Amino acid sequence: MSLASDRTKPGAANKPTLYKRIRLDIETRILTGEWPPGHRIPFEHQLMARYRCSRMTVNKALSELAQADLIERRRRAGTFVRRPQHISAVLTIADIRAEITALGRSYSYQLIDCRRRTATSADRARLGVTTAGKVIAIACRHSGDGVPFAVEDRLIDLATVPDAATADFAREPPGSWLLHHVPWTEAEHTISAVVADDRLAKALDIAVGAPCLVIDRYTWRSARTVTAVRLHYPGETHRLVARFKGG
Amino acid sequence: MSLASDRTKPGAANKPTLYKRIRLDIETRILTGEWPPGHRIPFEHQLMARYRCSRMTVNKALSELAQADLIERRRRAGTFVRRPQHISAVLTIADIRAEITALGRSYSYQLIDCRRRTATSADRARLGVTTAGKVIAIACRHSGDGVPFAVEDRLIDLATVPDAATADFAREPPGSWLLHHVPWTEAEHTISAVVADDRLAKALDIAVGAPCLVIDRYTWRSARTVTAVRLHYPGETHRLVARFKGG
DNA sequence: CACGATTATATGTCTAGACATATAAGTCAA
DNA sequence: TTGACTTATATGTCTAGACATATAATCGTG
Repeated sequence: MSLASDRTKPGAANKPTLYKRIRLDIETRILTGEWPPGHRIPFEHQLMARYRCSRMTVNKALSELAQADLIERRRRAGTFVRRPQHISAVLTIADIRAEITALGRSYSYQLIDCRRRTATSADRARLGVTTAGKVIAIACRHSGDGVPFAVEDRLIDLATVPDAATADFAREPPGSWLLHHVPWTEAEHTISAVVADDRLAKALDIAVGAPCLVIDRYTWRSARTVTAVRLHYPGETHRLVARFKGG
Repeated sequence: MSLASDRTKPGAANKPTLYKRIRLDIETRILTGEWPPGHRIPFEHQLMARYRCSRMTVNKALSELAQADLIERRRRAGTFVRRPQHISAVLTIADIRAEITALGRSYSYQLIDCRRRTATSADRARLGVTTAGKVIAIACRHSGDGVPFAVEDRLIDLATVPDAATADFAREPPGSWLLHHVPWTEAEHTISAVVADDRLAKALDIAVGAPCLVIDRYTWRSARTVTAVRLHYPGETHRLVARFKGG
């Protein structure tokens, strides 16, 4: 409390700007529990008085907190601390090469299979398209220090990404190529677990029956499917880490 | 292009406000690829002219896009479209009861074991604390329509959450109790895969050797550990879905 | 040419107002 | 009591300015 305004002296070493200090003050009170969920935050005109600033400055602080879902603003009623609505986390699924090099290992990549074909009914179901256009089907493997890290099965819709026809996926992994050539607007990840069958066990160099983490990713570009990819990771060694998101 | 200003007629059916339209216009151009990564966005004064509005209005639109990491703003240089930095997704890990009822199943809950004890060295390692305070160790199971959905192993640090000592975890699941009683500031989720051993197979009513998805969640409240929980899901039926996050 | 000083400029923050709009709360009649 | 109407009020958006600040670009000098 009461670290209010010293900003009237403009020459001071005012590192953080005023609206950021207001935002941090409120955020701190919420996160420490001093202002619990449902609590009504002081009105804008009260904060104006407390911090001796204009309404726009207070409003900027509150707008950012609202955008971050920490507070909820209702006309005429006021501004309220939101209750922890759902536990969500930002799961960063990095480019696999980046993931491996971040672990300090040397990255290598093997193309197992790459073929261009007219979409089979299975392909169409996987990509969520109805017409039988051309697709590229790729199987490849990513390794760190020579140890298999993940195997990838990918389908690329050539109707959405015609340039992919000319890409050299023996040289560049398809995920990396797509990341640099195709902007995407939406993605969905599904995470599940399986046990390794013969083929998977051989590709990952693990025992048959060992657990594997599976990530299915579908990527769209404004309602058009770009690619569908399934990644298999050895489940006992690999971990997906998702951090943060207070609420 | 050129859907600029009709906002000068204030009585019109101007559903979206001007700054939101500016934001959407720019966002659209970025996501469609019309303005690729690295492209310099028109200066604020150019946008002012295009939309016939004041600089603050343009600035509000650009600030929000910058907050969402879609653009990068550099003094004197201008504003630029960010390149797709990393593939991230918001993984929503709902309260398990909510998750089950959302699937249209009836939720039930069984407390398997609940004991209060002085932290063992294993407990201390798991909670990341050095002193041997009191903890509560809980094992329980969540079911949907009577079918096991997940088993939970949890440790609560009573030094951080003294109130937990008086909670009735036979009646209310600990996750739900904590969600409603303890604000948290940080969490870390780790996802991996295992195969079911005897105990797990029995608890989840699946075969020994079947794949299971494991979620470890650690929750802190400003640098103090609140709880550590491990959830096991049957891996072939359960799916974690993470959506969105364009970039 | 290299390097330090100067200048121009785009963004960052802020003000003191204004009108718009949704809505909680109060008022009044059936 | 209930429903319809009115009013007060907090937020939502916007303006036309202002000064601050970081820095790209230019200029000048050794």
